[in-house]
Parts: sequence; C-alpha cells; structure tokens
Amino acid sequence: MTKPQAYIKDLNEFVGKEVTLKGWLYNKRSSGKVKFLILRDGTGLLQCIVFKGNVSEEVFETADSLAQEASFEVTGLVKEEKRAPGGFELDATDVKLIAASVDYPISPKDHGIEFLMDHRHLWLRSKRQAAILRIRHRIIKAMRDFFDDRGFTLFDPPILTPNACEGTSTLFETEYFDLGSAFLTQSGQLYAEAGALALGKVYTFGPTFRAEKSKTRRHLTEFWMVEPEMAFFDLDDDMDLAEEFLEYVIQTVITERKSDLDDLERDTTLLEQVKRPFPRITYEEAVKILHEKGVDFKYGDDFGAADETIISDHFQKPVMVHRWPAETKAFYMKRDENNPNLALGVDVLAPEGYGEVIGGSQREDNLDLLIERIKEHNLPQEYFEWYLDLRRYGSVPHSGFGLGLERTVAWICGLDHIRETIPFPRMIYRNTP
RNA sequence: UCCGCGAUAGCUCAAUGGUAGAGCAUUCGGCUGUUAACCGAAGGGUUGUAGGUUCGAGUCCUACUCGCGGAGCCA
Repeated sequence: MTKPQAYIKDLNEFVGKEVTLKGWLYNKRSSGKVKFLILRDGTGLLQCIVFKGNVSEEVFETADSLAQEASFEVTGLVKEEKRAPGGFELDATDVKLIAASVDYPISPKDHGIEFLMDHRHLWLRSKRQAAILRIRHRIIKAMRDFFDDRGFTLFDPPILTPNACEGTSTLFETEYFDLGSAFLTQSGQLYAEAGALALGKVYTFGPTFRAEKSKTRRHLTEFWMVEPEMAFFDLDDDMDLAEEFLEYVIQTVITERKSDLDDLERDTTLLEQVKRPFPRITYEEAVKILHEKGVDFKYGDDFGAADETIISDHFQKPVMVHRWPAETKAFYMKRDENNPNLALGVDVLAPEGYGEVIGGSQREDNLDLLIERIKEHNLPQEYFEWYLDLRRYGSVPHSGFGLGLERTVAWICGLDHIRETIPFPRMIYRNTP
C-alpha cells in the first residue's frame, strides 16, 4: 500500500491513534534535540515533532536532513495540541525520505511577482495559492450544481470558430487546413442560443480567448466563462436568474470554504450580504449617480473601471444596470419596445471595486431586425446564416448571460489581481510556464 | 497602443560620482516547544544590454530589452 493512511484535513478522526502520512516538507524548525517538521499533504499543514529520545539515531538524522519541499512519509501519534495551528500535532516515531529537494527556489521570505510567476508551477504549493485553487474549485462546483439542479443541460460550444462571435474583439487566429482561418472563441453564446432552442435551458462552461492587449488587474487572454441561455426568458427573468445564481454561489462558497477564506484573511462581511433582491437601475439612473458624485461623464459612453466602482460603492451589493444605449452594445441584443434607442442588456457590477462580473441580455428574436443589425455592424451575413435560422424556424423570446469565472474568484477571495485565480494565467506578456 | 515606475548575490532590498552591503536561502556549528524560530561562522557579484560624459559610473546622459502599475477594450 503506497497511499497514505490519512490526510491532514481528516486528522480529528485519528486522535490518539498512530498513522502514517505522506507529503512534502513545508518548513522546518529545530531546537537542538527536537525537530519541528511542517508536513504539507495537499489538504493542509501539520506540525510533526521529532524528539531525539523518541526515535532512532537514523530517523533523527533523516529528519535533520530534510530540505524544503523534500517528499517524505512520517508515522506517529496524533495529538490535540492548542499551540499548533490547526489544533493537531503528530508525535513522530518514524520518518522516511521519499525524494530529496535541492535548493528549492521559493524561500519563506518575500518574493517579487515576476519571480513567483516564473515559478508558478512551484508557487502553487504555497498555502495561499492552494487555498485560492480550492475555492475556485468550489465555486465551479456550486455553479454547475445550481444549473444542474434547475433543469439546465450542459452544452459545450466549439472552441475553434469560423467568425468573430460579436465582431468587436480581437481574436487569436490560426490556420485551419484548406478552409482558411479559424479563431479561438471569445464566447459560446451564439451556439448556446441554438442549444436553448433545442433543449430549453442550457449552460456552457469553458475557456474563452481574447487577443486584446489589455494590461490590467482584471484581464487574462485565456479565461473561463459560464453562460446560461434560456428559451422564453425575457430580460426580467434573466435578471431574476442572475441574482439567484450569484446568491447561491457566494453563500455556498463562504460557508463551505470558510477555513480557506480565513487563510486568505478575507473579510466576508460584504459577501454575506449578497442576498436577493439586488438593486436594479437603468443605465440612465447610473449616469445620474455619477453626475451627482461630480463625475464628468457623457451619456452614451460605456462605464470605465473607476465609474463602475463609484456606482457599486453606492449600494454595497451587486447592482444590476440595465437598458443601455444600443450603439455601445452587441448586434444581437433586443431593443426596448418603449425606447428603440435602448438595448435590453444588463451588466452586474460586483461590490468592492471588482467591476463587471456578469453581462447579459434578451436576444433579438425578429429575423428582419437581426439582419438589419448585422448590416449596421458590417458583419458578414453569410457566417450568420445558421444563427438566422434560429429566427426562421420557430423563433422565441430568449435571454442569457455570461459570467467571468476568474473575476468571480478574485472577488470572493478578495484578491487584488486576477492572475492568482487560475493555475497558469495567460497574459499579454506571459504564456509560460 | 498610450502614460508612469523599475532592473544590484538564488530571492527581497540598501549603497552623496570615490574599496558593492544586509536579511532570507545554502553549507557548518549551538540550543528538548519552535511558530516566516533564534544565536555564531562560511561560501556566494561582468550592478539588464549597448554606447557616451568623467581622473573615476551601481549612481549622470542616450538608445534598446524585459518587467510592474494604470488607461483604453472587455468578462
């Protein structure tokens, strides 16, 4: 048997028993005839005590020789111990080296971001990065559970696409055999619409790509998006779903991953308040808020990062901004029947300066109007014929939204940069390791 | 693409234009309860690249490279 008898997270079930654990040396302290080995096993950290009088000379030498991140197994008695972080300790009776680690580059003191990103494959072993990745995993599970439990079908759109989905962003381009160029998808939405008209309620969950030369703390070139799309949903139904979704995900994660959030020293006071209903304001009302705060903002422009922060700080909860000037929005958005200059789109702005985490809309379901929009945006109609078919054969009102996973992880974890939210971030000046 | 800042030991950072230093990491020694342990010692440098000013450049000037922060674009 090579797998460990127990994992650190389950040690409360082993108090008073002798177990063998396996992992890596996180840190080591010593005081003459006693060694303190900090074991890391992927589920937590555990201090293992090696007293010279309790073990053989050989075992004590082995404990002494372990370097940072050496892999080893340790056998001993599990004890409750108030002085130890986590509340448990292991009184070691045996220590065996599995494999050495020579000159591990990431020492316990400070490091710069460039060095850490160069060693991202090793940085992931740190307590902080492991906590973030466990939270990311729990967020993804909560999202899938939410849709799975509400009659949605997972619908995987293609990643290689023949055209720009929205015609606005710069995309990564690649040769595709004899068929010319293909592009890495920037959104699965148009395909999800086909899914919604086939299956009723679907969601996509996968990577998306933007070749924009964005250089900010909120952008990656490769990021994950979850995009529900629902037949017979109007914009209000869409907003109802978005706020129920955010409430479920956040309340689940702050309950289930509390210890990881504590390790990140995340103050969850504002996250606990993320409960329905969220404020819903029109674009026009949002502009009014900016003007009242003395911001020089022109009606019709899109909000910048600073503007979003001012609007969300006004509420201390996620705020839904709907009914935008149509010129700034994508071609597929339906117009407001009461004012055709407005698009039935909604952006959800997260509090604490995290900005837009959700963008959604009711889609244009009228064939003639959609063709008109494609022409207005100078898009090649031949690429959209399949999309227009969705309006030719039993068109229905439908809506959906897209949520940026990494921005949500950054928000929940309270991170100041999106690059720590994904194992190997892809940014404008970095595609390694 | 634009604006701003930066690059010195493996890492994080010091160093009036005048002999390049500290902490961590590594190696050796000490300590039976340490919490980024502590105490003592040792090894470790083409100061990002190229050029210029000067008796003398890590320091001043020019260009370039790379990185960081922000803007725009967006999730």
